[in-house]
Amino acid sequence: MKQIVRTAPQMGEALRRIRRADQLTQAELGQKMGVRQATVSRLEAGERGTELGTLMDALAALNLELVIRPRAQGQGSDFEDLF
Amino acid sequence: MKQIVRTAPQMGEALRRIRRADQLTQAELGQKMGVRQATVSRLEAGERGTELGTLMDALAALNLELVIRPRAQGQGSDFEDLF
DNA sequence: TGTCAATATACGCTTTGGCGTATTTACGTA
DNA sequence: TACGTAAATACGCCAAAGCGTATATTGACA
Repeated sequence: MKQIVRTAPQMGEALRRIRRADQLTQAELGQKMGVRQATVSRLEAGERGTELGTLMDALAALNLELVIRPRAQGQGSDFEDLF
Repeated sequence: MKQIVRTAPQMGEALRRIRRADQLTQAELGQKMGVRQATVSRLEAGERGTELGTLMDALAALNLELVIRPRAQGQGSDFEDLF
């Protein structure tokens, strides 16, 4: 399922869903990324201050990529997924 | 044009292209985001350490959103755009 | 090639992330 | 509802981001 993201908390939530779907704990993902479990926790919590590099590490560890595109109409829910 | 991103530098490059397409200077974008021109410069340079919040601010300022998806085959070029 | 706007760097300062190490607080489930 | 695992927090420490202010560079164009 494609995840649409506009805020840090949304990003965290999306990563959490995917991590769980991959049957990984925060500690295991952290190991793959080279960060601590606590750092993964912060990232998933959507703490604004987290480093961009940490996000990219998570994407790599989960074998994900991002697509940047103009915002679609609506509030950024999963509504657009219908298309 | 859809931008596919897997690394911080790619993210920076993509934002730069879009900012320019929007006819904005780093200073103007920074104003919208609430950060300095120097910070925008760092973000576009793809410095890993940049804060995630800064990225999200940039996306909001440029009216963009992200889509998270599984990595497609290939090296992450724009190849997949053909589909 | 000279000039002005745009972008990249610099310096001192404050704030905060991530680290190691640990502990507390959920949660899923027997 | 007690247990064991996963997740959220804590503390001291170090490195670095972003801030204000300013200055080098770079680049486009007359």
